[in-house]
Amino acid sequence: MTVKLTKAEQTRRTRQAILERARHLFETKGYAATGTEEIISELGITRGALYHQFKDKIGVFRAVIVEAYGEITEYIQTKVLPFDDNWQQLIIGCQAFLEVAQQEELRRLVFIEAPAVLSVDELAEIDQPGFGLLRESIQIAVAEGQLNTLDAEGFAHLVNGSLSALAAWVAQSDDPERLKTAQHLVETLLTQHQS
Amino acid sequence: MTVKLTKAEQTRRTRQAILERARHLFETKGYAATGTEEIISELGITRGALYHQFKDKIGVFRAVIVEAYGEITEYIQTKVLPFDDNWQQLIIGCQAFLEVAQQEELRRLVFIEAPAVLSVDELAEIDQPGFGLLRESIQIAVAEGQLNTLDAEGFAHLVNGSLSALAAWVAQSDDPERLKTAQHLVETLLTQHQS
DNA sequence: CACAAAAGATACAATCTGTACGTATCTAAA
DNA sequence: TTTAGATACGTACAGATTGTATCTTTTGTG
Repeated sequence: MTVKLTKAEQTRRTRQAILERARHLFETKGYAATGTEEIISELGITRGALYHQFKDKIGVFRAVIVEAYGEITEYIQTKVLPFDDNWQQLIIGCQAFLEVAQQEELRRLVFIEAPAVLSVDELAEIDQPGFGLLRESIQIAVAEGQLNTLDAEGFAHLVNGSLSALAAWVAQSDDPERLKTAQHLVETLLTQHQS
Repeated sequence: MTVKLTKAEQTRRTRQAILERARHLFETKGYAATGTEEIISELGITRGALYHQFKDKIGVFRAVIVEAYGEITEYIQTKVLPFDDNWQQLIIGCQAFLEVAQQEELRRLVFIEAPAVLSVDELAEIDQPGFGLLRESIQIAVAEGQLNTLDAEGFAHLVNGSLSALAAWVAQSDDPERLKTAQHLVETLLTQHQS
């Protein structure tokens, strides 16, 4: 006999289970190679349930991506929180990004799959909290006269791009020193633009 | 009556036609949304011909990507050639990259589709000539004592990431000044690391 | 208790990819 | 020149996969 569950609770559990399994598959096999059947098998439900909870396969993916981006932003936030100087926060935040981005599952989701599956606008919206953090910090640094750049917005993109590339570079090696090297490189990048 | 063609010539024409049409579709609709049927329709051949010339759909895509990467590298090469000073070549080369990357079709292929469809290793191999150019130039600059960095290889990745992000940033706006701003930002990035 | 609404199951239509096999044309050797 | 083989391509089909329409069951509520 099935245990009696409130509707809301039932929905919560189903979605949770789908997202967990889907995330693992998207991380390891990618979006295209993951079938909806594969997602729900072993969950004790059918594809019908999946399509009841999500509009389509992309809907599942979107939810997974929102979750992943959230984790990254959250990690950086906690690392940055102890510091009250914006300039320090900026450096620490960038270095923290390089740390989280060492999880290859996260990298694949965020840098490979998401851009291919979701539209640019949609992705920008999801990334807003994360990139927003970086941009604001840079703008403050410019306003405080700490950072010297022709264009704060553009520089934010430059730094963001550097971080993505460095994260991939660090990951493609098994040298444990690379992370520190990369972190040093970003710090240098920032301090070299210091007023 | 069909004109008599040599086998080699026939193959050349068929592959050429497929690649042209496929590239246009991959550029505008993306790899996943493009069907093999769609590629060959209007070409006067069937999918059988496509599967005879290419192992599979990915095979077609790979050929398109190799072509696209080649164009980018070639453009940069011609822009850089007139200069004989490595440091100048480095700066000019980076700025030239930002110019070619303004073609949104190229950007989609190279930054969005390719990473999602091809494996990391495969992509690295295709990108070798392009990224190799950048890396070598940076290594020379370090050797010449022009560039100051903790790790030449890592710095090359940092610059490469900056370029990708800036290219996307420039493109997402219709302000014609952004390209110049971005080019200025990379130049600053480099000169700030000058010894 | 009855009825509306939500969760989920089932069956099916519509695609799309890759492959097996058949056919015609070109090439090369005897 | 004849002929065997290779090559280019067409055709038909199997297999997989997504999304939807429809039905069933369970929960919430007046």
